[in-house]
Amino acid sequence: MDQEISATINALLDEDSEPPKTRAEAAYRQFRQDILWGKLPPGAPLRSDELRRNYDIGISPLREALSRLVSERLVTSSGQRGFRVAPVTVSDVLDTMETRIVLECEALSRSIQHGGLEWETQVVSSFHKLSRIELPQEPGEHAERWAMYHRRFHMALLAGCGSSWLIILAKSLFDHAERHRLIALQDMIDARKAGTEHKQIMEAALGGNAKAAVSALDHHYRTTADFVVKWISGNRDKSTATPT
Amino acid sequence: MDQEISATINALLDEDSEPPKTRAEAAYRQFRQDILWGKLPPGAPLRSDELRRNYDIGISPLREALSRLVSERLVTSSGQRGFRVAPVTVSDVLDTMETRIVLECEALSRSIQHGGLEWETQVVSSFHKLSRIELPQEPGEHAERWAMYHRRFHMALLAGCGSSWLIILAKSLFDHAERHRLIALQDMIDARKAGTEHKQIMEAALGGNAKAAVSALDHHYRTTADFVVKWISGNRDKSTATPT
DNA sequence: ATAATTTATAATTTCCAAAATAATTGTAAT
DNA sequence: ATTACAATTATTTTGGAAATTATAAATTAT
Repeated sequence: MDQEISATINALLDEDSEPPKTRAEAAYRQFRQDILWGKLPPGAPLRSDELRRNYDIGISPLREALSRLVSERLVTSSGQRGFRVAPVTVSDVLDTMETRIVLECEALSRSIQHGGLEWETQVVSSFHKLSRIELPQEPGEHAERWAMYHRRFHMALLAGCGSSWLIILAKSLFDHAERHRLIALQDMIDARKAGTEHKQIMEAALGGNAKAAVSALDHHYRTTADFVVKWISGNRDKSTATPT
Repeated sequence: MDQEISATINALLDEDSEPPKTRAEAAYRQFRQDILWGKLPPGAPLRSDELRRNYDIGISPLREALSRLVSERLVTSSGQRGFRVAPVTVSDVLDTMETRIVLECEALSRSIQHGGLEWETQVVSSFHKLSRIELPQEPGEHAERWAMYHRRFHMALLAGCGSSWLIILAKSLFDHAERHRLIALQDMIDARKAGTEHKQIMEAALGGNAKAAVSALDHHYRTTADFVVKWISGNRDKSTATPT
């Protein structure tokens, strides 16, 4: 059981750490990263030739990478009119948050119920790493490392749930929410607030108090989404609304 | 609001009814269908040239279609060793069921809460259609139509929930479960076919047709072995950890 | 002047052949 | 007999050219 959880966590988090085996895989990761971090902004057209030059890659792996991202809802493809970065609307942000809470609360409850020692250890260690890295004040390498530890902590909370579907879907929604957050925020969330929230989640989780843990996780995501929504609402003209 | 739900249902269910705009899109739907209906069995290798001939299509749209299916967990792609139809394990089946229940129960609750008249109407009409079509006894066109009405009914139940994430994820999991059901059905048919095989062997043997009898016996054992191999590979999820 | 139609241009999509990698076979050595 | 290694074969992966389709510009008609 412990082995399983450890393997699950690694399969989830270290999948990107080992080098890509194909160019399509590399392109997929790069595009994904660039979309998540707003380098490719919502609604931006993804023209073959342009990308082919910028990313130094052929057309075939390029289109394969984009095709994968279509299924993940990070890219849209309409008819024969090419690919675009998926737009972000307020209802997207809210829907992502709500669905994320449904999935993660279920997963967290199950982790608490039958996570075991290895799960607890992973939660503690990933929390420790996260708490020891200071919150980034500006985008850059440090911000990316913080984001990695942040994701590891949240994924560790879920890794003991025993459901690969829950984990994979939660991971996908986490990434979407990360995109929303990074689009909205130039600076990161308030350090003290996020720090204490993480600690509260962990303590409730390890204390076996499922109700409190779920409540803390819920609150954590809601406040983040509120922040993003406010930002989008304030910059509605800039963000790309989908013209039907 | 009513318009919204109607639009949501149509976007979900009629997306496949309108003709595909590109070859990649057509291939995607075809592969999806063939995987769901067990024509491409779990674990089957998906070799470029072979598929290219069978489906009369070029390599590029072929690979794009498979790439999309990778993100949907219906196809696996390892390193430079090509694509395979995703295997099905017992824990997959259980996990799909459990996760489906989480998502669909949430969506159904929300639909009930604020679905409104249009939602109710869709539920009633889709149920009526389903109840008026008799249950299929064997694969074929009729079975496909029944499956369509079946899916429409279940999707109608969720369509009033107001969350595109919930709907899309539920749809995806519904398809996975459909695959599991049809694979089991296929096994049942194989089992029934075995009954006729015995008869064929006996008749060929008693008729003095050695060549036919030997051929029938050979075929019988081979298909039986295939069946067992499939079953074993489908049940070795918990027992064996994949050697790295 | 506006709408409709044609032409020209730009982009996407597809086919195909070359390159890169894995799997297989054959051979020699321990 | 088994392993190690080389050569061959098969398959995947990739890049770019050709074909298809959409978009923009130009032309004509009303």
